This record gives sequence, structure tokens and C-alpha cells, in this order.
Amino acid sequence: MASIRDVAQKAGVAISTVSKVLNQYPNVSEETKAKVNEAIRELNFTPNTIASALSSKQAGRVALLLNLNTQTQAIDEIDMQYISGAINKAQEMKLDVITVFFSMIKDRDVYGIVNYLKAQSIEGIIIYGMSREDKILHKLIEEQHFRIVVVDAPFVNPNTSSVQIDHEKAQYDVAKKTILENKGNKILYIAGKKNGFVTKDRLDGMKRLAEEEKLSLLVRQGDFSEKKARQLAFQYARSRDIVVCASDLMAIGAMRALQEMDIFRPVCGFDGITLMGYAGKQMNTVRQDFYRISAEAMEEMARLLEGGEGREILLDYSIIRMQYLDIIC
Amino acid sequence: MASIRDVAQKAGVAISTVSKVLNQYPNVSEETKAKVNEAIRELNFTPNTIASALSSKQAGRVALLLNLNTQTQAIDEIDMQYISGAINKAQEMKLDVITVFFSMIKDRDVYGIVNYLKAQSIEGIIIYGMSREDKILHKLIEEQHFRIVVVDAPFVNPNTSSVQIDHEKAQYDVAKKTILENKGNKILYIAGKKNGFVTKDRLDGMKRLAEEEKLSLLVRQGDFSEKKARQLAFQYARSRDIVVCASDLMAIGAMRALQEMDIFRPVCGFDGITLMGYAGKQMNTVRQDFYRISAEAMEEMARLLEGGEGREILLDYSIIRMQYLDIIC
DNA sequence: CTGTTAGCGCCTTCAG
DNA sequence: CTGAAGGCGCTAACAG
Repeated sequence: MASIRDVAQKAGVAISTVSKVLNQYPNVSEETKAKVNEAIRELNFTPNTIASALSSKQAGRVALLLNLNTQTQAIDEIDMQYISGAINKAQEMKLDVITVFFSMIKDRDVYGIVNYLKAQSIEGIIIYGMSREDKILHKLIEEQHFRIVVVDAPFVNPNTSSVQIDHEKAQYDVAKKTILENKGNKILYIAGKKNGFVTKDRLDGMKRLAEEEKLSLLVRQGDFSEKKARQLAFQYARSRDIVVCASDLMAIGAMRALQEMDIFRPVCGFDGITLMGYAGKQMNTVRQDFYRISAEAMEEMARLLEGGEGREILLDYSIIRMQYLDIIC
Repeated sequence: MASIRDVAQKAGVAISTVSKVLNQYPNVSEETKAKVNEAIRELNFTPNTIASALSSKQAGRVALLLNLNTQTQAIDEIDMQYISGAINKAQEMKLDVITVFFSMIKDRDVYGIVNYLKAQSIEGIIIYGMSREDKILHKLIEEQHFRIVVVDAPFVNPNTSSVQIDHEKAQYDVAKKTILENKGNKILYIAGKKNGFVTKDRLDGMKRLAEEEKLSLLVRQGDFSEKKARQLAFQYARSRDIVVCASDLMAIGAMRALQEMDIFRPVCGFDGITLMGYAGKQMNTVRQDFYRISAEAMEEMARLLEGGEGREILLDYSIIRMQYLDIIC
């Protein structure tokens, strides 16, 4: 591997000069710039990111912090979209990415986590799927040792931005569409996890709709679990007109139950994962573009790393109807 | 962040001494070791991996090279298992991991890729899902600039190991089980992609069984595509007794077609992905534990990085029957 | 067994 | 506009 020294030598300039053209500094004549670039090309030189990070103390390294649900592979799709969206955008922005799972840091305290990350010269963290219970992460955010972007959780401070869709409105929209299409006013709403941030937002959307439309609303916690939703559907769906679920996975569980009971009730979901296509019936759902959400999160991270202030970002979504033939290829 | 210097100062020893206890070198008295460790704890010191990597030229950084199929989110599950298996094991072995997608390097030549990776101090690469067409990767392997572990492809040289299950035998086993359970001797075999390495292995297994059992074997390329398999099933399944597919996704496509045609034929798949549980019918399949395969690959990588010689590793698998209630939670 | 001394490859003032 | 010099945090001979 050619080093910056080789380049300097070949171009007949000082190392520092090469460094300057590498980092787009001003005060370098076009002439020498050309010479240097020529040498770089000839030697097929790529600067060593490790050395550059060490030296500048500014690595541009960001960690993806994922709450992997090892139980439910069915929604690995979401995490995969998160990961690829972030990584691709990071490459575009010339940021380094490492992937970290909650499980890897779960028995450390804030200080331990900060150390673990600082030791790797991490400057930014994107957190996916945090819940109200993750106290340590809340602290991490508060203490502002890092630039942080939180996906789907309402945290904002000078070093922290939040990125998400408007869950309240999305839940309202998809439920409304489903209800208008089918009429019926007794709703079974299968909500998410008690301590999830989006759970409340979505429930609020549902409640608003219920009030507006004078619906009878029965709310049960489905914990984002397919099995739980299935049980709840068995238990309550018969006496209800429509089943609104706070996630696709739960919608699938509910739909299965209905099929087994051999009764029909419209069901709608939330997320827009491919699996919905396998549900057996068409269903309305909110399509979140996780890839894009994550890419936006990374872009926001880049902004923060440049010194930008934390802020809240709301992304758009769409209401779609999923069916089998659309998803296969 | 405390640095090694602070520790040395606090412990009243030289920096190099601290380094030695950090890296478990011999020739350090228990006494000073204790002093140093004490200082480390007090200062809450974690060595800077970046600096250590730069200095030792031995970063222990490995890249995960994944061929993400953006079309088929349904099998993101596999990639996710690969990623988490590798990352978790890497943390255990104190290796650094970065994730790279084929798409990120697809327009570079070998030299460009080597540079890209070397610039990041990557020493090892684990390659997932390579096909015969990825000529550049073949070259990368041949040139041995890195330690490489290839999953599901038969490459071995002093710096390269291969890790996979015995696809030939697995295909043989699952097909045999399905055939014995159902009897029938006209088989439709929906094979994988023309240039996939496992495609041939699996096909060989099927052929061996066909010979042994005197089966009539009709082979068609399904390209690992659910849609294609669906079409093939529409076209050929009626005149066949049993449908053997080289992947779960294709098995699902075939099963769908059969349901739409309203005829029954036993179908078996390969992989053991969760999605199989949503197929509507129970099916036999080969369960590959992708998480474990990837973890083993990372372990093998650690061995290579320690100077071990490349070799072939065959992992085991099991034949299972998947059904809905087993997979939900 | 411990400390001294060079770097690793690059960035960054600061003179010239 | 360019180059010399020091240093980032750590490792690795080499003396002592």
C-alpha cells in the first residue's frame, strides 16, 4: 500500500501538501494540486482511514445501535433495511459505520458504553427501536457524549435528533381508510408494547379517529407479538366489526385467527413489510420506507457531525394495500 | 478519555509496561500488573482500538461482504442471521467488523477493492452468497491479499477457507424423506440459479437420489425466484407427483401455484427460513442455521488471522418440518 | 523485569 | 502558497 509519503515524494512536494489536497484545504495552487492528484492516481493511493482518524481525532465513525429481536425473524426485513439504508448513505457521505446490537452492550452501564464506543473512536450513534425501558440509553442521550439520531423515539437536544414518520396520523389514516371501506363501528385495536414510544402515538391516532367517527373502541395490548395478536383475535374479534393492528405482524396473527375461526373481519396493519403479502388476504397497511428512514437518519447524523443542532424530522409514508403478487419476484 | 499515558503515570510505570499488561505479554511482575490494572480501573480506561491498530498494523478488522438481494426482502432473514452471527462472534473474539454490500464495490476492479479495504485496515473478509459470475471476487481470493472465508462456495487456498453445509447430501436427504413419506416417482426439481455454487451441489444430490430410487426427474431452473417457481409449478406440476425445490422461497411459490390450481402435490424446500411457516401447508425443508454458520465463519477467520492455513469446513444441518405455530411468538 | 526510543500514517499549526 | 516539525495513542524492539 502506497502511503502519503510515497505520494509526496513522487509529486515532489511535502507530505503536508498532499494532506491538504486530500482534505480539500484552500491555499494550494492548482498546479501542485494537479501534480499531487496525478501522483495519487499513479500510485493508486487511498488514504488510510485509521491513521487519519487517529490523527485528526475526527473519525466520522458512527455506530448503528439495533435492538435485534431474535425471536421474530419475520421482521428481520426491517432491520436489514435499516442497516442497508444507513450503510449505503454512510458510504456516500464518507462515514465509517459499525453495527452494534443492544445485546452486546446490555450489561454495561452508561460509562461502560461510552468507553466502549469512544475506544473505537465512535462519534455518532443511530439508535433504532429504543423503548421507554432502555434507561441507560436515555442517559446516554442526555449526557451528550455523542451525536445521536434516534429513530422512532422523541428525543431532541443540541446533539440529538429524532427521525420518524407521524405515527399518530398514519394510524389514523390507515384505520380510517379501512373503516370507510368496510363500515362497521366496533373496533378491536391491538396495540403495541406498553413501553414502546410509537405505541402511544399510534394509539392516540386510533383514539382520535374513534372520537371523530363515534366508534366503539376496544383496546388490547398485543406487544407486537403475532401470537398474542392471534390470541386476542380469537378472544375478541367475533364481537367486533373491524380489527386494527399496530403492526403487520400482529395483523397477520389476527388474520390467521379469523381464518381459523372461519369468520371474516377486515384487518389492517402497520409497517408495510413483505410478509403481509403472505397473509392470505389483502390488507391495508401503512408503508414505512425503512430504507429511506435510515438513510435520512444517516444524513441527519452527517449534519450533526458537521456541528448542526439536533432537531426533529418527520418523514412521510403512504397507505397501501398489499397482496401476494405484488411482492414476489 | 483517559489514555495509556495517564494510566502509566498513575501507576508510576512506563507506557510500554502498561501496553504489555494490556496485551497480556509475559515478563511483567504480578506486582506491577496489579498496580497497572488498578490504575486502569480507576481511570476507567479503555484502550483506543484505532491507535492500537495503526501501531501494530494488526487491526483485526474484518469485512462482511454481503450480496444483498434488494428484490426479495423475504429472505432478509438469512442476511440478518449472517450479520448477527458474525458480529456477535467477532465481539467475542475481539475483532472489529464492518459490513459491506456487493453493490458498494461492484464497479471497482480488484485493485480498487483491495485499496478500499486496505485503506480501512481490513485484514479479513467473509464473503456470503458469491456466485460463479463474480469474477472479481474470484480474483480477490486468488491474489490472497486478505484472509478470506467464503460461505457456500468451494474456494480454499493458504489464506482462504470455505464454510458450508453438505448441500449435496442435504438435498438428497430432504428429497428422500419427502418421497418416502408420500411415494410417487415423477419428480419436478426446481433448481437454483445457473451460476450459483450450491445450485450444482444440490442438483447433484437430487440426481443421486433419482438414480438410486429410479425416479423420473424433470429439472427446471427456478433461479431462486418465487415467481419463477410459481410459473414452473403451474406449467409442470400437474403431471408430476412431487415437487422438490432448491430453496424455501421457491417452495412457497410452487405451493401457492398448486393451491391456486387446487391440486395437491407434496413440496419440499431448502433453508429453513421462517417464511416457510406462512406457506399454508407444512413442508419438509433443510434447516441451515445461518447464525451458526456465520459464527463459525468468523471463528475460522480468527484462526486464519492467527496464521492458520485455509481449509474446508463442513457444518451439519437437519431436516425439519415447518409449520405456522412453531414459528410465531 | 522495566523503561527508552522509534515509529504506524496522517493531520495541523507555524514559520518561511 | 509550501514545507518542517510535532503529535494522535499505542506497539515493539532494544537497552538497561
